[in-house]
Amino acid sequence: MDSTTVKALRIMEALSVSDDERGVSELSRQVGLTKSNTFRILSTLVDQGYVQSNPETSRYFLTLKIWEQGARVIDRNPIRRVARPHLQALFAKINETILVSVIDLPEVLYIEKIESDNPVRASARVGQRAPALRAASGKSILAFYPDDTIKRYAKQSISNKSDLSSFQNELSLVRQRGFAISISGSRPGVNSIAAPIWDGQMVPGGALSVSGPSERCTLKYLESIASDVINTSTLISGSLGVSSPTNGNFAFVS
Amino acid sequence: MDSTTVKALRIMEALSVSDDERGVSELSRQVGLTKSNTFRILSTLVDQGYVQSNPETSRYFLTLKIWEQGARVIDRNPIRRVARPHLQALFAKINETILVSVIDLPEVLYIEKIESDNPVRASARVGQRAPALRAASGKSILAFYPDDTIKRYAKQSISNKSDLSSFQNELSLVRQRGFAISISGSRPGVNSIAAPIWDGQMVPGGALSVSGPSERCTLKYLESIASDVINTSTLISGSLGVSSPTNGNFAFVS
DNA sequence: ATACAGTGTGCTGATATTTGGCACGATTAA
DNA sequence: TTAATCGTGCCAAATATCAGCACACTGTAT
Repeated sequence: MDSTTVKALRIMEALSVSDDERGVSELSRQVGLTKSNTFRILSTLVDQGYVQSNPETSRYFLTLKIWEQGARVIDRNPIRRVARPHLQALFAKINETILVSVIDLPEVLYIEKIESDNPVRASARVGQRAPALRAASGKSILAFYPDDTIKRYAKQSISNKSDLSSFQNELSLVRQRGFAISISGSRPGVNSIAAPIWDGQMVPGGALSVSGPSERCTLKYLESIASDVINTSTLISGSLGVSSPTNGNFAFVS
Repeated sequence: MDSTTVKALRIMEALSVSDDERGVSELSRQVGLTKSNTFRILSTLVDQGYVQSNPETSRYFLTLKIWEQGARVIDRNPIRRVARPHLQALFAKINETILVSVIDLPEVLYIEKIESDNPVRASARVGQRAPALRAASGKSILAFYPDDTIKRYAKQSISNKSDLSSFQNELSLVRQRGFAISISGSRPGVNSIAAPIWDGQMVPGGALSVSGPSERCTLKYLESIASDVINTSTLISGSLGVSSPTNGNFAFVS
C-alpha cells in the first residue's frame, strides 16, 4: 500500500471539495498530516500540473487537469453517451429537473442532468451522490436486485424489523409498476419519480429520474407522468441494445 | 518530489486515455515501471476506489471517482457557470457546434459545448485541448495579450520570421475586429470563429467559438455571424461582472 | 499432448525515499 | 512591540518503496 499516494489522493479530495484556495497549515490539519509532508505533496502536485498556488496568497487550489482525466472517463460511460437526446425529448414535455444516475452501492451517483428553468426547482449537481435506499433512482434500481442483496444493504440503515419488511414491500411494488417514488427521500422538500435503465447486465445499471419541489411535484402529479418517465428510460435502455427489461431474471449480485 | 505519487498519476493518466481496461504488464511497459511496481500502485488505487479490476479478466480500469473530483472543480468555474443559457440562445440562431474554452498556454481547453444536431458537424470533446496559436478560440484570446507574451509563445511553433510577423498582423486585426477566424486551423476540414470572454482579469480568460465543416462554414458565413458571436461573448463577460472589455489596457502576463 | 510464452500476483532483503521535527523570514493580530 | 501563524527549506533517521525472482494460471502453437 503506497501510503504517499494515499496521502496525495486525500489532499486532492480535500481541495476538490473546498470552494476556495487552501493554505498549507489548515490543509495539513484537516487531512492529518504534518505541515512539511503536506507541503511536499502539494509541491509535487504543482509540479505535475494538478495544483496551482496563488502567487499572491501562496495558497493552493486544483487546476482543471483532474477534470480532464475525469471528462475522458465519463465520456466513455454508455448510459450517458446515449441519454442526452432522450432527456431533451422528455424535458420538452416536463419542465422539471431530470437526472440520470448510476448505481454504486450503497449510493447512486448523478452523471447527467437537465435542470428546470423554473426559478423554484430541484437542483442537484452532477457528480453528487445520494443514498440508494432513499432516493427514487436508487429504489428503482434496487427493486430489480435479488432479495438477499437488498436485505444486506437495507439492514445497514434500517434497524427496525417492520420498517425493513415494509421497505421490501415497497420495492416489490416498484418492481410491479416499473417506477419508484420518493417523497422528501434524499432531500427535504424534493419529490422524485424514477425508472431503471438497463445496460445489458442482469440488473439495471442506472436510473432516470424527475425531481421537483413538493409543491408542484405532488404524488398525484408524479404518478401522472410515470408513463413518460418509463417510456424514456425504456428508450435509453433500447439505445444501449437492451430490447426488453428481463424482469424477474436476476443474477446473484454480491 | 514524491516519486511514488508521480508514478500513480502517470498510471491514472494512462488509464484515463485508454478506452478499455488494461493489463498490468502492458501498462507497466507503457509507463516505464516494473511490473511489481505497477501492480502495487494499482492495488492502492483499487483500495482507494479510483480503479477497479475486472474480476474475470483481472484487468484494470478507472472508476468514476476521479470524475467526481473533477466535476466539483469544473462546477466552480465562473465562465462555465454562466455560459450555458447564453450558449442556448446563440444555438437557437446558429445550428453549429458551439464551444467554450479557457486558455492554458500554450493550449486552449474546451470546457463546455453544445453540439450541432446536423449529421455533418464539427465534433469536439469537452476536456480536449487544442493549440492556442492555431485554434480560433486561442487566437481570439492571445490577441489581447501583451506583445512580448505573444512573441514568446509564437516563436515556439513559428520558426519563419515573416510568418511570425504575419501572425502578429493577424492578431492585430483580431484585436480590432473583436473576433478570430480559423480555417482548418486546429482540425482539418473544420472552420471556426471565436470571440474572447473577459472574466475580470486584464486579459481574457476564455473564448466562445462556433465551429462547423468547411462546406457550410465558409469564411463569408462565419463573418456574417460575427456580430452574434461577439454579442454572446459580451453577454457572458457581462454575466461575470465585466461591463466592457478593457481593450488596450494590458497587464504583463508571464 | 506438450511445451511455451504470456499473464496477474505474492514474497523478500537491500536501498533509496519519505518522513517529521526544527528553523527561518515574512505576515498578520493583538 | 510582541507574539502568533503563515509558507518554505533543510536534514539525519527510519520506514516504506523498490526490483528481482518465483509461482500458479491461461491460452497458443508446436
